[in-house]
Amino acid sequence: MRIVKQAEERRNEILDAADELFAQKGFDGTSTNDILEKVGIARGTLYYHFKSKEDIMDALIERYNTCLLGAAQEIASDRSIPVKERIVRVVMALNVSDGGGREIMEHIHKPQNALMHQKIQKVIINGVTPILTGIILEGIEQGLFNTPFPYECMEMIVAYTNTVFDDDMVEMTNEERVSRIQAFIFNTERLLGVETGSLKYFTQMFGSETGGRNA
Amino acid sequence: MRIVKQAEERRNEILDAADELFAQKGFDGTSTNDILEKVGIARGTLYYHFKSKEDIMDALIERYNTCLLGAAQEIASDRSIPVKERIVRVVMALNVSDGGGREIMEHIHKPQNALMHQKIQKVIINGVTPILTGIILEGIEQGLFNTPFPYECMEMIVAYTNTVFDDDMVEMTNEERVSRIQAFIFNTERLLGVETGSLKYFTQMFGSETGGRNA
DNA sequence: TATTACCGACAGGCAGTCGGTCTATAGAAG
DNA sequence: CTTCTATAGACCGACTGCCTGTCGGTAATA
Repeated sequence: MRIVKQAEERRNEILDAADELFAQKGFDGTSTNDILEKVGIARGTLYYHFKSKEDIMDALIERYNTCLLGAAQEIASDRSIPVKERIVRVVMALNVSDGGGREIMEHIHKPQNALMHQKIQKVIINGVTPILTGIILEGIEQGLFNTPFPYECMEMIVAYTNTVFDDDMVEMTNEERVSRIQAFIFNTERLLGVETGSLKYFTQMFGSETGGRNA
Repeated sequence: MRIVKQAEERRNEILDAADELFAQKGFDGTSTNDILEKVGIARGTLYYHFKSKEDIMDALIERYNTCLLGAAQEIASDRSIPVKERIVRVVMALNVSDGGGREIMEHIHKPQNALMHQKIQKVIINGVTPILTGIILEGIEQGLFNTPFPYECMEMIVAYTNTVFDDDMVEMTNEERVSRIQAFIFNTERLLGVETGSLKYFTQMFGSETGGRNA
């Protein structure tokens, strides 16, 4: 049977299917045949809309990225929220994985997803750092923080958080995790040039229950 | 023609070939046929010595890892070298890519090597951090440094350095790189609880010419 | 003679290509 | 306002070539 649709609609159908399959079986573990079957189209159709399997991945990341960073940016721009509170909210927004981004983030750490993971990592580091730096700059103006290198400082924090709390790079027991969070807050206080204990507030960014991700 | 060798010798021949090929064309870009051809053996022989292509990669990382961390550990244990000097030497040793590890590290950042890269990253973070922490602890005893969380502190430094200076995660002009190094040293000073400027000495860790890697 | 190292044909699966087909639609003709 | 027609955009599926891993059998070594 032959069903003709608007290109955009088909594209999204394919992305939705790929999203789900990559989440279940990883990028390497998903064949284009799997996607074909799930969407109910022929090989040629897939390659009419995307130039390669990797192209699908890139489009998926793009979609995810736009949605997530957009939400974060919106919160970051809301000057009515106090600086510290706003930082927490931005980070929390980044941890939420529903919306347009779907469920990839839940499964991104499987070895089969190494390339996708790397690409998302890059997007996060280069996308989140400037957003957070913007808020930090306000905090500096207000005399809350004190650092001559706000961008690099935030880059360090984002890169570290992503690597250690997000990935399976470091295997931790629950206790180790707790102590690492404590240490992280302490180190962040030093980096931002504030008194010890004044950022304890940030602890809530690390969701207590899930033991999940962060950005 | 049929040439029989000791298993160990063959294994190493295969690893040597794979090392070179992965470096040239990446893991995904190298087929087992490429390796077969280069070593001059048949398919069956390869799979007699290794259970899969990924198994070859793991063995390669293992070999690299052992060699590199061994050298670093040796330097780190030499208490005759002053603490600060020793840190620099350990880091420099990690940057050298010859020896048993060969030339993989030169090419690890290609997208085709995402999985290998991720595995090496993990090894570095979990291998280098304790070595450096050992030296830092000495430094704390000597009153040189001051931090209640030496391990987590070093973990942050290692993770950041690896991500930003090592990878292609962050694209930088030369000037940006220089300013990032300055900022990094400043931030490290704060993390280690020392006076601003007292670690300027560390600048040399970032080889001036190559613009290369770090750990 | 037994074990260890080796061989190469083969199976199964994969990504991407290509010539060809269908269909929606715009615009001309009636 | 309807009917016809040309065209571009969407779609199809057989096919190619490559790739990894297997397996039954073979040669060398001790």
